[in-house]
Amino acid sequence: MDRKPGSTGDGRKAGRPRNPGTDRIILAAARKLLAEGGLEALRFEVLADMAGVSRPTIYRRWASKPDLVNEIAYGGDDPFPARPIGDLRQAIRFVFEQLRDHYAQPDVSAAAIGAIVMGQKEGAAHPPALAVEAERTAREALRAMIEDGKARGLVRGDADADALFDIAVGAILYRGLFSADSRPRHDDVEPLVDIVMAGLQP
Amino acid sequence: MDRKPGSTGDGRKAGRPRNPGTDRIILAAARKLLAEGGLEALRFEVLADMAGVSRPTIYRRWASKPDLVNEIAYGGDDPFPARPIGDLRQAIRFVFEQLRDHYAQPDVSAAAIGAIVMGQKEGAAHPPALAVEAERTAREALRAMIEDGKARGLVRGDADADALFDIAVGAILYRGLFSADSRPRHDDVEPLVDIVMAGLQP
Amino acid sequence: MDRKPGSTGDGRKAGRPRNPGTDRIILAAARKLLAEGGLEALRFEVLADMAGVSRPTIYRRWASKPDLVNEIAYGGDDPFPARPIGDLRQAIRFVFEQLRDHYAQPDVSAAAIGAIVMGQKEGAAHPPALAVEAERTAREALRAMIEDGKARGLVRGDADADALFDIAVGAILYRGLFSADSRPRHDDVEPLVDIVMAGLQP
Amino acid sequence: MDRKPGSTGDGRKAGRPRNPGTDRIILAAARKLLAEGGLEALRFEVLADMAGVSRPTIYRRWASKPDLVNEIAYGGDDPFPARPIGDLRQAIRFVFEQLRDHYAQPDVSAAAIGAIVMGQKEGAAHPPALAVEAERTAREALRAMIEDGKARGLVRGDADADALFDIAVGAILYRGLFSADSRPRHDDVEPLVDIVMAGLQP
DNA sequence: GCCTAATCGAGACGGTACGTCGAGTCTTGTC
DNA sequence: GACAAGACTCGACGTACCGTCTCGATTAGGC
Repeated sequence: MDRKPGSTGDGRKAGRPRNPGTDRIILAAARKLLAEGGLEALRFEVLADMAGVSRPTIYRRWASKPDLVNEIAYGGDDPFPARPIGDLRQAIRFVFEQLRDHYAQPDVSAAAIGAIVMGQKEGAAHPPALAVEAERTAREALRAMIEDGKARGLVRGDADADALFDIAVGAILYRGLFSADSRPRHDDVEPLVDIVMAGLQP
Repeated sequence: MDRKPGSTGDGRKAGRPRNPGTDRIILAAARKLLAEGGLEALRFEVLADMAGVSRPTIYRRWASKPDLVNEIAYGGDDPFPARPIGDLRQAIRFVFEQLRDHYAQPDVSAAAIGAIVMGQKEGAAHPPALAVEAERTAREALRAMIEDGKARGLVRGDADADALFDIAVGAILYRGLFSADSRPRHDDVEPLVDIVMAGLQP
Repeated sequence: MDRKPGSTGDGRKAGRPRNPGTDRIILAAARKLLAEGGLEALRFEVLADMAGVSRPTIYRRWASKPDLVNEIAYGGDDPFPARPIGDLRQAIRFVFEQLRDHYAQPDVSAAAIGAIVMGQKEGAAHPPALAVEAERTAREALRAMIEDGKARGLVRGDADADALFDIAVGAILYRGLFSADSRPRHDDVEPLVDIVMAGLQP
Repeated sequence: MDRKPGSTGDGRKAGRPRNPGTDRIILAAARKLLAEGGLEALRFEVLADMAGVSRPTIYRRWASKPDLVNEIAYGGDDPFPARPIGDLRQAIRFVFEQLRDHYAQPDVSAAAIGAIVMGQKEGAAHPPALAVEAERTAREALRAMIEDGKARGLVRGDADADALFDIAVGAILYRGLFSADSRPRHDDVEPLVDIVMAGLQP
């Protein structure tokens, strides 16, 4: 449901191999379009022109627009590499900072929201499997922290790690998208950490 | 930039008046489409058929799809009527419940996210003026509560009411959209209230 | 199939009578539009504005666009009043001059050609009954002259009056329409008379 | 201002070539519609269905309805290939027969009259450049004959070849359109030749 | 050093939706 | 009843974008 198989990365043999640099050029152009005009500005014709490439060359790499958008939103290297740190507050802040660093990129937030919209059509996987997969590491890290905190008596017993995670993602994503230019970006996660930490007190 | 002027709501003018029922029928059909298939399922041709109406009749009322979607997301009666209640916790819960009640409607959340996506295109008002307007009451109610709480020493001095509000809306909206059928809906605002209340402690 | 019955000209009794001047104002506006932009420029909305009248007021008088166009092309007083004159050549010239005087009006020629085009649609009377009716007088006058000429030995026996008539109308109409501005209008029927007279020689 | 540039007829260019058969299928369907119902029956949606083609495919070949109609009226191979023949009368008959053969086709006459009507709208070329171009050969052939006849003393000095040509076209076209089914078609040009020949006598 | 097979640019193509326009009808309130 | 105003249906228009396809021309391997 994502990147099409091809010469790049496969053990292919016959035929002309794909130009590996083309992938990056297309992605860069797509990110620019998404960042500047959102999902509706991402036209494949425009994208092809920007990348100096033909439309079929794009479709050779991604089967459809949702696939490309999904890759921008959640593809590439693991966006949320786990890294447990001693202090609970620090650990939570670190998870939130990862979420913020990811979704604060305008292309990524536009792609993420676009993936949601395009994923609403009947029959599509919902929520997008890639999103679930991508967030899994961060979600589980947070869950582990909370459970550990509960075990050590540092966190109240009825704290809901999943709700907490969704609250953080929703808040970060929404602020990034909604308050585009009229209000300051939510660059500082500290208030969010404050609120959440307080909410975890036993 | 929203509803086109017309008989409905105007002082009696010349000409055949618009059929006021038509507005409601179209809106009901549009809500159904949005709730079931999201923004991409909202086709004007299908909408016209469902409403037993011709396409031009829809365009006579809303200039474009964004206008219609905006009205569904934020139009109609004030979705967040202010009603201050004694206890701070109760008051905050009440605001959050209003937000939840609004965005928990699948048509409304689909329209709200659609408004964001369609509002990203160059030249469109972003964020949609209607959204800002509609949320103003609730936002100011929350702000007043926080200020009052600060004055009475019940709330820490650096609490950011706007950040709080966006966190709440983002969390509610995101959960409603993202966890459509795979996880339970975020029907209970109590955890959110818990977290926030704790975060307000001086 | 033409003018709708109404107060004007009927023995009507009840209700407010139609404003008789309105008919002329509408017709004048329609002629102007036809003359300047042809059939496609004759929009009822524009027509109504020009005439200072509402669209239903037009439809109260003519059931449809073809009806209005037909009236302009062939309506009103008999456009080809018979008036036999002694000399055969003079008589023929007179008929042709009548045809020319009628079809040389740009509004009339546009209406006539428009009537043909709109009359081609399946199920419509073809050729338009009004055209046949209007031309009948002139056609029969020409026929009578030719027959008379034959009887007197002035015209060859196999002369076809109907073909002659169609040739004249077609030539006059086509020249008027086709050579709008690139070539001189066919204002002088003398060459046509010359040709035809010679063709009638026994 | 006519046929859009495309693979057909060009020097081999890049890209998928147009299916050359598609052009013919569309034209055949358009001719059928024109012949049966005139200009108003030529709907692009119906045309697309008949040709088993999508609407954009038609617009890829002709920019608008007038362009398509013009091509049917005057496009394709030269409809009036000059071929001078000895006898003046034979030569003139030959030109008229060419005109008759062309305009006697119901699709062509419908298209020709349609081109006139659609060409009247403000800003359009009038008369259609294609018509002028297509008829040029025949017009000049007739003109050459007349001049030659004058030089040889066979034709009166003040004969107007252009008027003659327009008379012939107008007569042929008008009879074909006007007398669609109520009177016999003007299949025999002999009477027209008779008249014209006599009119040319010195 | 050919041969094969996939890539690439270009652009046609079907499909589907968009937003607009004109014709003709209908429904108000006013005269 | 006529009339102005304008809502309404129907059907067509021309455009836009998506994803597929078909060309000719490259461009690597594998033999």
